[in-house]
Amino acid sequence: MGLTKSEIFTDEQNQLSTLLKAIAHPARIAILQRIIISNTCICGDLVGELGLAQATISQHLKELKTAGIIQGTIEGVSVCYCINPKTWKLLEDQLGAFLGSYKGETTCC
Amino acid sequence: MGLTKSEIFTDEQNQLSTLLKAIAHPARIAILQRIIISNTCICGDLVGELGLAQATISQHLKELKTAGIIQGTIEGVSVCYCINPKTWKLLEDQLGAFLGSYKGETTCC
DNA sequence: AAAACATATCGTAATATTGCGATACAAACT
DNA sequence: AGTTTGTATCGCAATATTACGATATGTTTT
Repeated sequence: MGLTKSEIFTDEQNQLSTLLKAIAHPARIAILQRIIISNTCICGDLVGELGLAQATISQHLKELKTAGIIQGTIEGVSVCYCINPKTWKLLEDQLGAFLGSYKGETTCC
Repeated sequence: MGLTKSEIFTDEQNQLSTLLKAIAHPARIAILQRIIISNTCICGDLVGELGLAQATISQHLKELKTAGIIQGTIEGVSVCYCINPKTWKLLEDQLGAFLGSYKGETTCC
């Protein structure tokens, strides 16, 4: 056992959970915030700014890249990462629809 | 190691990632959708509707409850779960601020 | 009190995640 | 060619997650 039974869920549910999982880590949130703030695509100076080892940062970047949330291009010696606008919009839309489907009125429990 | 170094991140980053983690599973997304649709708080008929064992559903409900996303009150024999409006709003706000901080224009990579 | 029902918890197995040192790669200088 | 620099990958250890059967708990109904 120990493995998510994705067959029994809809594609939308699986896709959304995959995107959320990619973002659901403080280091990856921090990384994304850095990328957004320095709109001049930053690269591996994250290693200095966050308190994590280079291997760890690289791994987090890879996960964000695999999920399609960021994209990277080789920029000389270093690598330039930035947000993938398409996926970001997809996430905003899917999540907006999900969160917005709850209209808080009905007092129940 | 294998344990998240939450000390090096801000409270906001940790809080958001905790909430996201709670939601980042297809079963829990499905559970939340059911709860939202049947605004008459559903309980354990989830077990019939999703293809997961009772123990598994109960565990997912517990995780959502621990994260503060849902709340449950004993309703006779069964338990009535519903969204916790406060946490839901918090999630909407925090996530909106985070996702909205990226204005997709700047073409970079 | 006993039976029936709904949930929760325990224990366990399989798998995934997190973090890092060590090492491999690749591009740009000297 | 060799060195430096930035990044990726490998291998590992510690911990977390997912799923479920079995069992416990608690609340109604008989």
